[in-house]
Amino acid sequence: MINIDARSSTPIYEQIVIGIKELILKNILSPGDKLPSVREMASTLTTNPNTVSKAYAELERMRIIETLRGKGTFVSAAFTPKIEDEKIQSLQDDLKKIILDAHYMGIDYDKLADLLKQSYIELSGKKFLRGEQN
Amino acid sequence: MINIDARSSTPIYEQIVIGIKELILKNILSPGDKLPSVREMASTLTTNPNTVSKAYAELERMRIIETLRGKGTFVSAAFTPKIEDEKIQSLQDDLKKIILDAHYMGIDYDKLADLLKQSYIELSGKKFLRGEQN
Amino acid sequence: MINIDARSSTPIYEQIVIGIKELILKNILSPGDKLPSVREMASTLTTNPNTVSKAYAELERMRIIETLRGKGTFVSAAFTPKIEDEKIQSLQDDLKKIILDAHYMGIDYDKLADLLKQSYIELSGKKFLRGEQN
Amino acid sequence: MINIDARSSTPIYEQIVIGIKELILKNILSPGDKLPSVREMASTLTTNPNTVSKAYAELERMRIIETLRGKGTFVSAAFTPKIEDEKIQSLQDDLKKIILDAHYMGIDYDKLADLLKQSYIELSGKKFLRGEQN
DNA sequence: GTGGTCTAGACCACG
DNA sequence: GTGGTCTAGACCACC
Repeated sequence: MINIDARSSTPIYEQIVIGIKELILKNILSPGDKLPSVREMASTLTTNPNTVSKAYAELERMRIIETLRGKGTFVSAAFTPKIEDEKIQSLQDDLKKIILDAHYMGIDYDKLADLLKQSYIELSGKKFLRGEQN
Repeated sequence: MINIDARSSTPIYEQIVIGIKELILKNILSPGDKLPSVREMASTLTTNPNTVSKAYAELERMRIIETLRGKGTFVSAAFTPKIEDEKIQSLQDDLKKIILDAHYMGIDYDKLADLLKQSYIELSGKKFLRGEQN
Repeated sequence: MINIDARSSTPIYEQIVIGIKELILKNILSPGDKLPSVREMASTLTTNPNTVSKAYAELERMRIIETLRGKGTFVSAAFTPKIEDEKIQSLQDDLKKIILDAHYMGIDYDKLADLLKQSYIELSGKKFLRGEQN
Repeated sequence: MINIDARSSTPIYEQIVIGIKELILKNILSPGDKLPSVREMASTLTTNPNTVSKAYAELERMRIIETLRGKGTFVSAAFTPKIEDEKIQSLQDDLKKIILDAHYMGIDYDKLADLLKQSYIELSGKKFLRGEQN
């Protein structure tokens, strides 16, 4: 279910974090669902249990998943995010970087905005585009 | 001119790369303009010359700047980017990550698209918005 | 009567121990009173009997409750605690940790002392505040 | 400087976290001061570098320390804590547990309040007792 | 069975 | 020299 690229520069544990966030956003994992055990996921990803553990720990810190002692790890009930200005700042920095990268690949605003929409659709279907006629 | 945050998790040399790309996109640096020497920039940024060197090397690898033996480093003439599928893939991965982060910050598609447009305007004025009525 | 939070990081058996201590301090359970059987309590708390068993064992080790063969488990007669230096040391360590946590939450001494008093009142009414005019 | 009890049930990495918080509160470590490197501290504590790393990572998450790439780890400038209700709740739970423990050691409110004050003085001198005559 | 902690030892990017 | 990541393998508390 989760794709790991061992050659990527983004750490494996972070790829797992991203992968799980993605599965949740795609509704493949729903609140209350049990995640594979650390060992299980480690063996399916052919990675080290510690690495999976680190990913789970980070997701738990973000309140995205929660562990029930001795029972396993589960997707949390939908939570209400609190918007922190400082995080938004880092989001804008990321956006800026993407714009710069795109520019030097010959991708202009219209095309990038399109890529953004495409990614959204790919991630969560068209359901998010409430304000538009598609 | 370039803002370095020593506490940031993005490497300093990359912050320099981003900073220079940004200056070029903003037309503060134009093709043919001379960049400060490695030592000069290192001292104005109070950073290690090796770090600046690495940034320049990366920019040169991208053909964004070029060094003329004994004369210095200059912004390259406007170049025709070739779109490489593999790079586009990484761009989409970055977009995906941003979408996920935004989602868990309570930021939906409309708002994120808005932030993207804002970042564009901040970087290069409205000149890029050719196709729209603003 | 006892509140169990499966998501908490404190073990369930310990939450039970705390809960029973609390009931006793609040005089809801008095010396001589019979506790529910292990199975009974396990089913009301929807937890594992082994877990309740462990809690009872710990409470018995502390002489707070006692089991009478074939009759059940009972709250012990008021006991005369012996102050053990080593336990006081661990109490002070706990206090130290609380002070540090509080400090990094922006809570100063006065406020923390106040919270302590509040917790006391909540646990046992004002009866303990003999030396003060409240 | 930091005392590690390998036999304690609180994890080593957490003892390190507590120890460093304590050193800061005692003004033995001040904002801007450099912490020993991970390897250094690991060797002085005769523990594993990973364990120290975990402690540092947690302290960084709390904004108490920060790492400068390639330079080391430093105590952050004094930060403004934001009070979160949920954290206060957990603080009160901790207080409740302490009260119960103390009660079964024969320690009443007055004595516990006294221990609290003592711990404060030990940690930060009397400077915090602004509102009292000592 | 579950996750959490720890060790020993290795490699890498960064400055 | 700095911290960050990863592996392999072990032990433990909890349910």
